[in-house]
Amino acid sequence: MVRIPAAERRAALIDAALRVVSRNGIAQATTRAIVAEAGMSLASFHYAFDSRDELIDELITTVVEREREAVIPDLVPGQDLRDILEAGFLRYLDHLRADPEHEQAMLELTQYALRSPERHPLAVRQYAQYAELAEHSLEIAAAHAEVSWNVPVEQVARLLVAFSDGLTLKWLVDRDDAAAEAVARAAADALSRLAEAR
Amino acid sequence: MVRIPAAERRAALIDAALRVVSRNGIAQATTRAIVAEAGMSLASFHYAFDSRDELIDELITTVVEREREAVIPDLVPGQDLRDILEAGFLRYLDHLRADPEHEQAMLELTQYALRSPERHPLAVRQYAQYAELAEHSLEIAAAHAEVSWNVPVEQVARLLVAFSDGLTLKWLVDRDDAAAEAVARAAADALSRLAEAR
DNA sequence: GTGCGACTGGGACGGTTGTCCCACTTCGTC
DNA sequence: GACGAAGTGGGACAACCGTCCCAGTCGCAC
Repeated sequence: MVRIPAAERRAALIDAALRVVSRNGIAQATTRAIVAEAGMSLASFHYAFDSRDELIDELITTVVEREREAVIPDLVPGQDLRDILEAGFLRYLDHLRADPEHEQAMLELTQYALRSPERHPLAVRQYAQYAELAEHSLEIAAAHAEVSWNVPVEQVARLLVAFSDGLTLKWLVDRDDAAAEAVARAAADALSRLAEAR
Repeated sequence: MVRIPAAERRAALIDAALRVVSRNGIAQATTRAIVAEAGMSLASFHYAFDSRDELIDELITTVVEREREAVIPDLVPGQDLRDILEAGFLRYLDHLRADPEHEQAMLELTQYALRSPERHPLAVRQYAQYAELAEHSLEIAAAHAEVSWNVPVEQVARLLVAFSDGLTLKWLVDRDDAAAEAVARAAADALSRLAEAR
């Protein structure tokens, strides 16, 4: 019998829950499945968390927090805006391909949050964070390419997020790498035309 | 006791199931909830369908089929491409606002299909249909505006679908009409720049 | 080393789920 | 009007769910 403080157990359970959701979907993320994944007994679950709902809430919060360390563009001198955006999209695609189940889990968690009024704010926060991240990246990109957006950058950011979501969904469905890359290039092309030399 | 042939019951149950999924999510679409929504007894369910899975499969197929009658652009003389695309996006937004739960249900059904290998093809078909529809609309739009795409139209179509999905997800989360409209306009702007006068 | 609070294991609870069974009623056909 | 097939109702089943309880065990402060 290994004794683990409750705080550590919470973290371990959240990690286990994310693995279960990624692998089998949120519907299969039962207390028993999570506990088995974490190698604990059922009692430990309700010692660390009041309820499954509390675990799921923390899971969403945690996972959104982690998303911060995301796809900040890495910049190569001489690239124009289209190149930078394209590189960004392609790197995101790599990230998606490397761990598709994680992105699928994120989508499922969002949908799940949307279904209950108390959890809805978690989804809102998630998207606010995405937008903020995108905005920051777009500003860096424009500065580096020495251009300026002729549409408010928040709107370009929302466009970027919307497009990334759509791309994710589409790739998860058809797993067509070539198509996804082509579309990413087209998106970079289209977005880059919303800026002009300053 | 009203006697209804099995075929009609199947249709009625599918309709009821769609209402339940829209209102409460797929997780709540239990045999009992569906049967209650349809005003039948539990036995009628398993008289019409072998299993709940069979019902869900038929539900996805049905709902994808209906999507055909979708957002074909209505054209006003003198509009340029950007105007047509913008009008299309805004009309889709109206459609989304009018019945958000339906689009949310569609997303949930897609995710659900993605989770089992046997159902995966249903999701693929769904997206193939979206792409086909978008391609058709884009060709009409370009012809009407007397321009031609300088990116293959299938790619513009995939881009359009991705934008629409992302837009849907984002609006479902924050329900921010103004933001969605602004993004729709920006998207129309960006997409229209992928074509030029022929 | 003693005591107390933190942690554990296993079993049990009531509720819900998908599915099934069987006696029954209605309908169309002859 | 008899009859078989089609359709119905209600209750039952085992499996699973989230949660709870409780007797027990460990670690740590004193």
